[in-house]
Amino acid sequence: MKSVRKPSNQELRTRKDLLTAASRLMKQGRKPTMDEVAQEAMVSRPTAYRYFRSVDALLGEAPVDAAVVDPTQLFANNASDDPEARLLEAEASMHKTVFENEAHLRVMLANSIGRDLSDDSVPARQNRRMPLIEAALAPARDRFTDGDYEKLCAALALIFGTEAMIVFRDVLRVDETTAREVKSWAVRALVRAALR
Amino acid sequence: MKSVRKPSNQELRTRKDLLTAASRLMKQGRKPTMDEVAQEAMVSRPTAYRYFRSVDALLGEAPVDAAVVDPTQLFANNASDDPEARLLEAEASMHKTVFENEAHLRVMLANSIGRDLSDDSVPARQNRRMPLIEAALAPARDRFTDGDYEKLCAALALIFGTEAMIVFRDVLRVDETTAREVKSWAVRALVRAALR
DNA sequence: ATTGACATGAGACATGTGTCTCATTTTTCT
DNA sequence: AGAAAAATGAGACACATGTCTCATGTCAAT
Repeated sequence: MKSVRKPSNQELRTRKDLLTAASRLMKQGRKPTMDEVAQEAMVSRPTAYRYFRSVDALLGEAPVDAAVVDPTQLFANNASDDPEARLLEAEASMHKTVFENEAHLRVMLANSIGRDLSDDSVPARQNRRMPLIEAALAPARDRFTDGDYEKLCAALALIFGTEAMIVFRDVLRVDETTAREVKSWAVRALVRAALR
Repeated sequence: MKSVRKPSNQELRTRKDLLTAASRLMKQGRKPTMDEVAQEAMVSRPTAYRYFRSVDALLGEAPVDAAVVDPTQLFANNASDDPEARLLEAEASMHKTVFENEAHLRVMLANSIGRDLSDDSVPARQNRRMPLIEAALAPARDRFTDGDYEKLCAALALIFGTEAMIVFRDVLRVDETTAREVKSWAVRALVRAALR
């Protein structure tokens, strides 16, 4: 049993400074050096390595500024219970933040994909899209069978995230408006299929 | 106008040796060093850099062994004109090669995503999935409006490729069988929606 | 066979990563 | 305030990337 020491205020501050410094530098769309992040955070390089075991780990935890909207907040003033309408709204919000933070998200995604499978130096990827999808579907949850609900959620996850943006940009090479249209169309098609 | 010299046989051989050496090493799921690739190809490191401007460029061009099936070959003995049946077959084939070459494809995808937008050191990503999708839809092409056809193709591209595998594995953390079921379900839903 | 063109190899260099040691500061506790 | 504990900084290290220079090999044509 490993005893977990409570981090001191100083440690928490240093850690936070490193993360925000990394965020600031990543907004330029370039993968910053550990030295650059350390300098930006006014900290020495060894100290940076004391808090994060690699640049990738640090960059992987650096927060995206325009974080995904809080689901409860997004649907607070939207009285509709229609899953289609709610999903389209969620998708619009997600689409906006993904395309606005393309450079930052590219760096993070590249780091999380490229790791060796047995490499725990980069923290497990967190899933911001499922809470959003589930919140959008919540009012109509009982209109789906369990099986359909699971499949719908998973299929929507393919469409909502950064990976879809990569496909549109790098593989399909279409503009953002087209991407938006395709995603809306697909969301509608999927939710209708799940509703029978 | 830059004059283009025809590469000598020796040059073609060296280039090919480097690529196949990279492929061999990448099958281990590890991103090999330029030194390792050079040694495996029995070539010095500077020579490797004479043919590829970076490890990423070399790795990005290294062929995936089980390349995507040739569309014409896949549908040769399948007399069905039903777009749904053909798409499901294409998806099955794509799914197999993607999941069998997961490690290799992860390296390639990470390299192509992470590059700076103005960086041409990594060759532009090639699109192997659209020919497959279009071949699957070809017999029924006139059953779709132009708009629906475009949207269907783009939406299917989100489901067919390596990126979807990443979502299933890293974000959803589901097994391959589940991934397969979700993809089949989504393909059916989308093609039916496009058919009205 | 000899020459000239060209592919290659040996090795050095500048930079980034990640780790280490040791000295110095800063915090914390008494 | 003074001592113990802990965080930090300075600087070195081994290794990978990517770029040089220069010497050597190899091929083709006369």
